[in-house]
Amino acid sequence: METLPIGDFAARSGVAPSALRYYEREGLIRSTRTGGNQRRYLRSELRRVAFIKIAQQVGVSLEEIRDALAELPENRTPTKADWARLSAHWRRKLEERISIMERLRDQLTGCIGCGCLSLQRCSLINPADRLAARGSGPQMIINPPS
Amino acid sequence: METLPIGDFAARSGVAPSALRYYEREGLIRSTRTGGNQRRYLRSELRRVAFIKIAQQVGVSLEEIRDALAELPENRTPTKADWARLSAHWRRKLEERISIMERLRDQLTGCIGCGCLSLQRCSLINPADRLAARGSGPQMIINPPS
DNA sequence: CTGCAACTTGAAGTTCACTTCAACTCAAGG
DNA sequence: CCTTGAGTTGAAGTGAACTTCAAGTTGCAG
Repeated sequence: METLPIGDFAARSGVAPSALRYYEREGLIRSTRTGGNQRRYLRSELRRVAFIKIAQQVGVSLEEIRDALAELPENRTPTKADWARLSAHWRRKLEERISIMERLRDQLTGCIGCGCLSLQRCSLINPADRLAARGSGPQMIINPPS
Repeated sequence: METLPIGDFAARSGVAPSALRYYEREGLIRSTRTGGNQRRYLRSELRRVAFIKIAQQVGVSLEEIRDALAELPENRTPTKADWARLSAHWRRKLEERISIMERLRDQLTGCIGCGCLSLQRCSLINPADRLAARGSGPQMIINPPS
């Protein structure tokens, strides 16, 4: 089957070789090796990288992305249906994020009106459903409630 | 004027004392000191922290937040009007993010239909307007086009 | 006035998502 | 065959946004 060396794969996916090696170490993508131990990527891996990039834009951590990708079949190249199932799942996540941000927007509008921006009164800061950041380290936008 | 020690301020703002000290070092908030060098916060600083938390949820870096906060008056406690101006500005940013995510959602829906998720063809991955991640380090959601 | 929780500092540690580096090996065109 | 660009590894570095630690100081209740 036709495969790509890491440089070509990086060019086609728009992800640096170093990042691809990192993804592989972290179990997000796979590659086969030549006799001389060089990576060769199946074209179908491009879809994985595409998925990773989309999920990242939605603010999902690599760990979560890995877990999601783990649902794809291991023994065969994923079909359109496999991808469609995964995509549908993430579209729902994306919609959740959108509605959270819309709520944020509406409430910010309200706060502009009243000029409050008060931690005590304003639902923007302490909404019933916690969208506050949890844990340490750099925060992804609207940390997904686990 | 009535002020709060760091512990109380942390409790009221929902931000850890260590984070508050960090924000101060980074020039995002201010405090006065007691004779014994302990921090005392004005209640009006709570609004700053509220603003910081909201902006972070929208995916803005502390550096950008600091720049935004720098527009508030230094010599007096910000008025409602000061805050309203700032909030209106950030509401626009928030709306931008929302529309980007909506576009993402619509295109992902399309991709589910066609099952492509192809890097080459799919506008999700390489949209004309770069919303791809730039630079290194952990990526904020939908890195704001500078 | 004492005791103890709450505070102070600077320095070092943490996590994520990578990148960079050094030293080395492989693959392919001339 | 030889050169050269592309690839390999592990280890260390980066930047954001904090947290943790150690060693010492302050403020207030009793």
